[in-house]
Amino acid sequence: MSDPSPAVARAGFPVSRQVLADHVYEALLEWLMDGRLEPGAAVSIDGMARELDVSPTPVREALARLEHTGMVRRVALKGYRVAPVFTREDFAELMEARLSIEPVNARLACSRMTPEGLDALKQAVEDLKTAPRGGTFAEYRSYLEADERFHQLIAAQANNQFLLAAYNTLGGQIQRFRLFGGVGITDAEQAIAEHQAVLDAMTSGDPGKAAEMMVDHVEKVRGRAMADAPEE
Amino acid sequence: MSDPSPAVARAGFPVSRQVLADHVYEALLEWLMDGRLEPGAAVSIDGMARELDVSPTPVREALARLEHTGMVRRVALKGYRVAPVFTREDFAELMEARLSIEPVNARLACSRMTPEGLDALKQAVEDLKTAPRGGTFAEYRSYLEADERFHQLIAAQANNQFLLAAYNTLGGQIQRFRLFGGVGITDAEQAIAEHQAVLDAMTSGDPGKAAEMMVDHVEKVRGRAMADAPEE
DNA sequence: GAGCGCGGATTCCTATAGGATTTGTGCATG
DNA sequence: CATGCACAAATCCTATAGGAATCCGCGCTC
Repeated sequence: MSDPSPAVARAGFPVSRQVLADHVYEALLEWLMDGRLEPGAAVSIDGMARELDVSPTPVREALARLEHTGMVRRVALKGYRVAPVFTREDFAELMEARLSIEPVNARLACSRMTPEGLDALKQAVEDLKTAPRGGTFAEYRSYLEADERFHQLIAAQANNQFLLAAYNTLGGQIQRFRLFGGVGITDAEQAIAEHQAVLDAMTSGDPGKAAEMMVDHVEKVRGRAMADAPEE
Repeated sequence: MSDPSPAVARAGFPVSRQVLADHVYEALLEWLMDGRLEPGAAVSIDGMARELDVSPTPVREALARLEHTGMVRRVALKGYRVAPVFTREDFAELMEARLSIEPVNARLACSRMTPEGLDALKQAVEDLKTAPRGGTFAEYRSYLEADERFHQLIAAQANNQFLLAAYNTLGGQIQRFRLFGGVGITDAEQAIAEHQAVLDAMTSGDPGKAAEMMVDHVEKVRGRAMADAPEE
């Protein structure tokens, strides 16, 4: 225990209501999303416990939750591993799933959009445009974050807990692919334009158009990624 | 430890490769699906450990996995509870999500169907027709099981790991609703006919028709449930 | 009678210990 | 050289202990 204030924020305000397992979960998730843990790497329970200076118990609990997201995989008595790199087929399946869910989200989000939601979407697209796109991860990290946020916001605005949960499961995988898909950010201009097209449809309140633009976007993402990384 | 052979099947064959947490997970899932744990009921970690005669550690791990399925909910420092009863709005959202995902699954499953898969589907519909539909849960349990199996098989035949995962998350909720939706099995004849229609489209190899019939089925399920339980 | 404070019991949470299993290494053998 | 085996280290898995938080019933006060 190095942290002297486990659950108490300033002035005795227990606003946190978080236990160690929650912190471990978030730390691991961040490491996975950041690429600090590479695909296929072993995630030792005891090792992580030492690393984070906690006991193995909360680490075990956090990993059990993570397993269900597909970010890590478990083999009984052998431990956890970061999910392996996407194959070409995995990627195709992921895009197929996105094409099934995201246009529906876009359609619903458009018809149920709140002014605050629309503002947040505009902000996300704005962040995409202004984000640095350098070669190192630290540079284009904010770009990836804004990309993910755009799609996440649409899923949230669809106002359906089950569709949101379904998207979130995909979202983690999408983010993972963005990191380890091999290519950096080579299609920013086109991707931004496609995001803008979705946003425009949302702004004009045309659900059908929003769905159509989302289909267009995902299909083009698929096309570009398939062209960029043709090797198996 | 009452079980003398934890992971060793006959003749020293460790085929099981299951640890205690896996068994606890399955036991809890079965209890949830069976309705033995009612919505809103507290699921005490220590209590479950006593009940199953294991230590709290594997129970904690199993519950952490279950939380992500939406079957139980956790509040830090307060414990787990079975997810509350579906409200009318929850149900509407669930059906909206099904309408987004299941027709896609049906379409893909139809175009990728294997002979074995088709046989399994036929068996499921056959089981639906012959299952007893008495008033007690023990009686119509096999009916619910066959219903769930039919949809699950289609999701599996769609041959897309992400869509399957998305459906499985829904599937648990659907099953939970079937149990606690208030009404018993009052629509068996119509539901069976709708399932048969989907199966027929699959057999004839018409993906568009399969998707259409699935839309029809889910919409009618929604209609009947909304009519049966109009009270909020 | 209603509201409030205060133990006691219950439960959650984390750490630790030790048994069981897997993994890696070195050495002997064919 | 390849193969198999023994042994050691690392890791997973489960049980247990004890601190911390929550819940519950009781008595007190207003």
